[in-house]
Amino acid sequence: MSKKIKPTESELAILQILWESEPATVRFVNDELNKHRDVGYTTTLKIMQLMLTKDLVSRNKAGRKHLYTSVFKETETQNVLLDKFLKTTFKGSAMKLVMQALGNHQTSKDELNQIKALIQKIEKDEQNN
Amino acid sequence: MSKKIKPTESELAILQILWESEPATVRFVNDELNKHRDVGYTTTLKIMQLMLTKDLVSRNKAGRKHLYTSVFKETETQNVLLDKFLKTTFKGSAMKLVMQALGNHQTSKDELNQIKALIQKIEKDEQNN
DNA sequence: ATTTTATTACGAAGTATTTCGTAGATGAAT
DNA sequence: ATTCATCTACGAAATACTTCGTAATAAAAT
Repeated sequence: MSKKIKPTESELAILQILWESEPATVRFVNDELNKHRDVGYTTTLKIMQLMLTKDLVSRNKAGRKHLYTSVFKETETQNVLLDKFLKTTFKGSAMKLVMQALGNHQTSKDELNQIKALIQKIEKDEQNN
Repeated sequence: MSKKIKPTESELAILQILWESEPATVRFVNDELNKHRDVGYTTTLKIMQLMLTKDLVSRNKAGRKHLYTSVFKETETQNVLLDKFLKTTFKGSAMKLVMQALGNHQTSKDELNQIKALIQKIEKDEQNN
């Protein structure tokens, strides 16, 4: 099952880059990482090689280079991690998390409308059960 | 600043127990942990001692025992961790996280109403800016 | 063809986390 | 007072994660 998705912080940072522009080379990923923090090329290489053994990514040879691709897609991974985060940090209460997320982070009028629409949809679905 | 809050998984599990019933002894915390998974007493002791050096908890002697108390309270810690989680997993988009949390986890009618109330409050506050 | 450059593979060290055993101390029970 | 049970302190091992250096390899440039 996909329950084994459990990337470390560094691995998640790499996955974020892959989701944006996969397939990608180690060079590209490392350059992206270095826009935010200093990281040696072989460090990134090593982590990506470990991610391969953990089946977090796959790769294909392209000349002397390797092109890496994420195995689990962004939304699926987010859902698994959200689930775990909810359990460990918010005792499983999605509402408490939502309340704090909405309360502490600025959300635009448009986004609030999207959320309201989703709530209405959930309420409508409730009725039909 | 409190930005240094960064408990590991085991530490967070211990904090959850403390927030429920602090101050608490190592014995109590370990018993609680063992309701969910096997953990040796000295393991829990050691982790709590390390948490002391990291200033995640404080303690007071009570006879031969120690009574532990969390340094950072639950909501404060949740906020810091939520912030980090938002950045690393949802690229900082509170809305995406809220949408997925609402969509994938069952939320009661009452809870949905609370969220709607919060949204209305946010919208009202927006007007006055 | 030779040199230069870029890439992968691999080993190893440093740090953090989790685990537990043992020793010593302190209080409780007899 | 002696024994017994419980608690703390501490060391050490096992695992995981991050980091980087070096060597081997393969492509590109000259």
